[in-house]
Amino acid sequence: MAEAGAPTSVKEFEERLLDVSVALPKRLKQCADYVAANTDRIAVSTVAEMAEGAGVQPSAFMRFCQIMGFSGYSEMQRLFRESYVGGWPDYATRLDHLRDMGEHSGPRLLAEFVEASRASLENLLKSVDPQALEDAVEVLASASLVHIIGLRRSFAVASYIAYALEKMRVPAMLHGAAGRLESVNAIRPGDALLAITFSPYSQETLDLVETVRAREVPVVALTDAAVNPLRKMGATILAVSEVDFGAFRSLSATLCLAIALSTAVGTRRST
Amino acid sequence: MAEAGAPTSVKEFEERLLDVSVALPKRLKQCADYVAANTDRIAVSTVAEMAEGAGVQPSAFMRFCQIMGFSGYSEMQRLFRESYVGGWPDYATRLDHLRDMGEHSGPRLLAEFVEASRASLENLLKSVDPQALEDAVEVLASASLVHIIGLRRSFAVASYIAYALEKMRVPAMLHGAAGRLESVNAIRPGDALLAITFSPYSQETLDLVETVRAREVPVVALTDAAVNPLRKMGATILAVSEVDFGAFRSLSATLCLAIALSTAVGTRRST
DNA sequence: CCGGATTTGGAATATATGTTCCATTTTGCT
DNA sequence: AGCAAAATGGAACATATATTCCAAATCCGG
Repeated sequence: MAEAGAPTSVKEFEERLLDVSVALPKRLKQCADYVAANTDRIAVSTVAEMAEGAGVQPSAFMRFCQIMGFSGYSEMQRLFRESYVGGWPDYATRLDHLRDMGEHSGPRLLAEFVEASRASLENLLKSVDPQALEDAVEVLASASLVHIIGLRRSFAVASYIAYALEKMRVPAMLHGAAGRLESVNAIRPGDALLAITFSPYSQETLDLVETVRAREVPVVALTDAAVNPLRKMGATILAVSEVDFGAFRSLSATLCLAIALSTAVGTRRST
Repeated sequence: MAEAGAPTSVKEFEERLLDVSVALPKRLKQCADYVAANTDRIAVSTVAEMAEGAGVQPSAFMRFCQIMGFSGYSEMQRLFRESYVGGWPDYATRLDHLRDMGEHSGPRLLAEFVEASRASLENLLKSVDPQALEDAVEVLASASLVHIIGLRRSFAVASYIAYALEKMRVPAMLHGAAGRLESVNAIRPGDALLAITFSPYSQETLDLVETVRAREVPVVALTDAAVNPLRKMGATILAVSEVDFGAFRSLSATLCLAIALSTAVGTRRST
């Protein structure tokens, strides 16, 4: 019957499936075959659906789950559901917890942030629309001057982009750096604006985007995936969903996108 | 409230989400934002899980589904389960896919930088000496004022740390921000300096460290692993080896360490 | 072809999950 | 400040789904 340990990864699951299915009675073999061909459906289907697909009774499918080493279908399904969301247990709350627990040692926090950053990076590939990225590169590369705005928590990103563009000889101007100086009038037709803002969105940034849009200047926005005002303003949206808690945001994914964008603009321009 | 037709595709769903979420009360807005950032989870999560993720009650999330035009969560979930097709490609496949795009396209570069960042993060835990990190936290937390210096490519990191410390009410001062203004005299006994610099090290930063060390002010340095002048100056070294890609350094690992450090200092101080 | 062991189908049951309702709180208005 | 309308939380309820159980069917070695 079912051996001790249940598979803990999709890979293990598939190995076990092979092992097990050499000597299986008719109905259970049907289950094994159907599962092998439709592994991914497990995450979103009910036992009844899987059973029907395999052409067996739910109870037969149930037995199949147990032979695979799980206690039942639910446990088996959990494996696939978790692997689907790329497993990012809620880091925000986990970090909050850490704070409450008095577990403040530097190394411990570092480990948590590394994990959170890794998750954010994986997520980055999902949340950024490749087409939007191409568009953004096109818009920025063909601008005669790139204006960059990012305040508060986003200032770090803005300033890094400004640095990178400068290094690549792309004409760029960082706004909001010098003592809250407004430089709206420096933005002229033929230019483009790169706005960086995350919830809670700073009003100054939103205002600038609006003003600039009214003048038909194209806007690229580096922002979060949440429904935010920028979406309504006709900007090219590059969405990053980053783990953040309280005042903090592990900017790793954002920075990564920022550099990719800058580099792409730089190379596009010089060719 | 809910208008007639429910969305029949993910695209329609997203449009509706935007329409709807302009005027939404607090809790429902939370739902909308969480859903926008985690659309793919709907297929494999229960209302309870979604509600928890959004930080609301299940009943609130239920209302959200109805506002979106569905009869309830089950109906909304069906939409995503059906469009789940063969499951989204996992991280590795996604990366490969992006890589296959044109040589210098934005998505291609993004894939490369994500890979570089991921590698850097993995190194980070190895390259940072836990003891040094603890020491650094101690030094910064017990300083009456934390001075931060980081120029050129390191300025982004410096400004982010300054922002984070400020948010946590740790007295901090960012040097070099306002028009190359020197503020050496602001550094007094009892303070500490946090210097951020990577090869090629900027002379101004090195000079400042030297000056300050002469006055017995402790220095924490966020720098690369290479043998560098700072090691000779009796600073507490936090080494980050960032994987370079082309001319640019993905700052992901550095930022990650920066945040962990800031958070640790902030919490240490407040206890 | 017989008898024991194995496998199967389907109904009965237990559990998890979705959904609704209403008392309480918050918001917005005059 | 006082009121009405809207929003919210949480418990009660309904439904869907997983799981178990056992009698009937099937298989297999003599």
